[in-house]
Amino acid sequence: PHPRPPQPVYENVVPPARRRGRPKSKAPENEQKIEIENGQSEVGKGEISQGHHKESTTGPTKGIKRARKPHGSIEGDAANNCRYDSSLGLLTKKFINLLKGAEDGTLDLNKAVEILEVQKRRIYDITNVLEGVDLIEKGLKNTIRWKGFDMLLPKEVELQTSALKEELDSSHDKESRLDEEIREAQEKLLALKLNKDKKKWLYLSKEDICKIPHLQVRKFLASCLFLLPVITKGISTIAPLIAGIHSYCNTCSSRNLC
Amino acid sequence: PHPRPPQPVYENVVPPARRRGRPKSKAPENEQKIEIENGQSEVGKGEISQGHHKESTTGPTKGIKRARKPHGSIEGDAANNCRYDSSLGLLTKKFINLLKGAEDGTLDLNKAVEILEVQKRRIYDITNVLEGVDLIEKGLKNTIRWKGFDMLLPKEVELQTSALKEELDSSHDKESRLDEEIREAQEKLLALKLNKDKKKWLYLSKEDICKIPHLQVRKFLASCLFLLPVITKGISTIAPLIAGIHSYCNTCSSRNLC
DNA sequence: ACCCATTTCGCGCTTCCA
DNA sequence: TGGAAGCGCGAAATGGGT
Repeated sequence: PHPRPPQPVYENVVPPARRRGRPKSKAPENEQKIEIENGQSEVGKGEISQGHHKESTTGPTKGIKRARKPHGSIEGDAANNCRYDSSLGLLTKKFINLLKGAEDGTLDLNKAVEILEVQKRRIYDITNVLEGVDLIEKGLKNTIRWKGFDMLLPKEVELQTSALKEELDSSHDKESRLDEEIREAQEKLLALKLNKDKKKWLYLSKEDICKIPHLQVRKFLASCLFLLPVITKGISTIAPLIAGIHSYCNTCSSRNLC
Repeated sequence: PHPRPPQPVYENVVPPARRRGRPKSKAPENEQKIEIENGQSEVGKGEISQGHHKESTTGPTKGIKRARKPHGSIEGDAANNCRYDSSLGLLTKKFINLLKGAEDGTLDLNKAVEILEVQKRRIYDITNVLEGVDLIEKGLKNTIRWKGFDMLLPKEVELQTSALKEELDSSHDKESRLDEEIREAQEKLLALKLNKDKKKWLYLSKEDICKIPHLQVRKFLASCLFLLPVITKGISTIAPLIAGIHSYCNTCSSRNLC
């Protein structure tokens, strides 16, 4: 299925039994260098305009991505600039995002490959590192699971934590506000009580009563001594009333009714 | 559906004189050297003999060929190297460890290269990903700094977070307890008020008063009509008192004192 | 223009699974 | 046992100095 572009056709094979690279190793005995000079041998490969079918997971996926970043790049404005955003760092972010998207924290790597439009190989680079840091866990076949709970982006934890702290604070002062209210309510209750107690003194004295002329009335009022605190209805203070009674008593007294 | 080219049998192919991967380039001009190491390249943990010359940084470092991963491998338990530990996942762990070691969280990548005995290239794989996840931050030249605080261990964050949540909870129900207290206090206040209102009806009627024999007393009591709600002192209900007054009135009445 | 740290990219081997 | 998954590895491209 996958056309695999022009495939250059190697014309050089290196004698087996040996690897290449590796200049500095410490075991120099027996190493040979073969220098190969190449002339032009152009790489076929022109442009790979393949409209990437989703096929092959591992194989070469897209060919290109960013347009060449020709030096000048007249337009050079928007954030499309080369190299920078093209890889791992950014890819990792995208990957993480994908991962956050999928609830149950499981992600299918092939899906990721499709969505992110990258070679599977790159995904492995990411998953390997993330696994090394225990943020991820390899699931069966082609999938990984997000471990390491929420704590992912420090930013997020920070946000979450500070949100929690804020709520705590608000709860705390809501609490103290309530404390205040309670205090006030109890104060009112006390004041009410005191008020009642004060009125206790607004009564007729024994002498006052004695000034009342008729015996029965005196007796009656005496029994009314129990009626101590008096509450008025419509009249804000009882003082005038008491005064009235005193006045009455005096009248009786002056008329010798006692 | 991955075609994956028929990979000829050749066991060692070297894209000769031409870059193999990287098809894109257009400038194949210069020559390249290919050093071939032959022999067995032993598994043993090559020494990093890079005693001098900075060369090492980028260049190929170790060459480790993994030992065969023999099927059975009786002991097959402990550190059976093979491919497994040779890479990224493990390397990442080691790297993180190094990072945790260095206080001030800064690590020199070249140091890491030496210590971990790996190619710089591998370190980049790690730093790129970690940076993508915001656990790391690139410092100037060859260094990175550990960001993302302690939160690395999910355990810790979890603990901190749950502690916070617990406090929040306790605050919340402390609050609701206070709410309850307030409610009760207000209830009491209301009850007190209602109580007062009820007592409003415990008064002597106009007729009651008219039954009182003597004019002055009648006048006096009439003026006392204002004293409507009556509060008792020591006596829980005023009913008996009212009854007493009625009784008194009746007595007067029966004696024709009216 | 050259140096070099960094990063891109993908070949080909290893390992897994049906 | 064959194909797919997984990934070591390093050449080469890139871009920032200077």
